Amino acid sequence: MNDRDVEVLGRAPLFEGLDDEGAKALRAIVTEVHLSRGQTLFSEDQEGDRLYVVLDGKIKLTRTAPDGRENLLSVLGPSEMFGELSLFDPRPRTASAIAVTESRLAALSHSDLWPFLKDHPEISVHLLRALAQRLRRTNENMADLVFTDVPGRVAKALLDLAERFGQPSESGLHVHHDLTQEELAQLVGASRETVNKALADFAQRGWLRIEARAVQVLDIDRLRRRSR
Amino acid sequence: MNDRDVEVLGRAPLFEGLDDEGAKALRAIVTEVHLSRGQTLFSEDQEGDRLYVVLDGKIKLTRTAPDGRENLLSVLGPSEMFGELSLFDPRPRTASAIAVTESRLAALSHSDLWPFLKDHPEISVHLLRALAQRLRRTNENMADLVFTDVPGRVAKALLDLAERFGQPSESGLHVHHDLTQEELAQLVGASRETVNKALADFAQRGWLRIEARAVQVLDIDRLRRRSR
DNA sequence: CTCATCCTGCGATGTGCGTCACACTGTGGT
DNA sequence: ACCACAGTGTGACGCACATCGCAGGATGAG
Repeated sequence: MNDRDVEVLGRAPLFEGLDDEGAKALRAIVTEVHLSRGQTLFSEDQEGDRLYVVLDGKIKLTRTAPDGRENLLSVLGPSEMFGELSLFDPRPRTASAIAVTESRLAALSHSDLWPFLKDHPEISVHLLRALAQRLRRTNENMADLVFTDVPGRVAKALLDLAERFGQPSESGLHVHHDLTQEELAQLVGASRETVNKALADFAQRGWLRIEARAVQVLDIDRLRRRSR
Repeated sequence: MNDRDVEVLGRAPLFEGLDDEGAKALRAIVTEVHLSRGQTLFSEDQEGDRLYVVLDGKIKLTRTAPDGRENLLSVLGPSEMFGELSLFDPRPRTASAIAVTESRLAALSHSDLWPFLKDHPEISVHLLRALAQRLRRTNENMADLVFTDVPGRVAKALLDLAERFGQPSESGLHVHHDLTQEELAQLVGASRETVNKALADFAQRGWLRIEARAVQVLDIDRLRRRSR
């Protein structure tokens, strides 16, 4: 684990507000996992009590309906945590985790983390805050599903991806989200075709340029207004 | 606070696994709040750092869209906790809490709870579990919004209400949910009219009987099958 | 009791978006 | 360099559900 990894890990809620000594000890018990594009880390209904922090790459969390249709809960990048639900609430996983790009993760098992929580009660506080934030976000998304039309949800998803993965460049914000339009559709709860038409419409209006698994955002203000 | 209240409070995640002494001390610092039907406990965007546990009655949590349309996050009964998001993550409330029926609540402020968490780290664990469960439930509901049609969501909502508020009686399960069809519609993310038609259809099939702010569930198995 | 208000029931109409169908394009594998 | 297949772009069509409109019941305030 290099210096950059240490820094990325330090921004995860698990390490926030931990003193150097504690952080060092915690780093000592994480194990590193490597995934190639498309590889599955864990699947729905499996047992599992490990928590992961993304070091590098992108991971998608998906759920599969009984009839096979999929829905994408979120796409996670560096410093983001996942898999903790089965750790705090010992039940099978309710989502699958699949690498969207080649990725490296830091993993922590229940048995390794638990004694740590006892020694460092301040971690629990940060974890509670992280979960509270997630619940807020999820409630927000629920409201969007009910009140916002598909183009609006697409705009919102793009803005979210832009905020987290966007890189400023000449001629706009370059958002290499690494998602197919199919995946984007699963993320906003719509069909691939409708998402494609929404994107084409945005592009035609000059708000963005469509690239392979990426977009160039040209007019972020219009996009933002469309999302509300 | 009477014996029944003590028992109701004991089933809340906050008190779970707490020894008698700790529970007694925690009960000593809660304050009781009384609400009449329709009364607002707190509103969206307000500051607030209090957590509540329902002792008696029902509370609905609602969000209002900019254009005035509402959506109902959940309906909470005895032993259920709410308002904790602003406590763990200090930001304005993202929902309003309104009494559906006359209700009594136990309230705990940030400043009173915090020292307690330090002395009783095991509480944090239970709180993490409670939030994890809530996230699971919320993700489930999101998937339903995407994949399940309105009648299906209505059936599911009724089953959930039945499980939590239903009372066995002659000729079926009596579910006095105390919600208007409008509120039920906001809960499942649909229009009042569509929910009305779904209910009428269920009633006509003999699966339930519609009453004022209540239903008699006659054939829970069919209802269950319709919900999937 | 009486009127106002809230709630329920239900048909008529419009529309956003899912589904289907098919052509085009880019990418990786051998 | 080729082919196969995954991903993208677009139109035609139908349906589930929102919206609108209105009428009949229930509830409760005075």
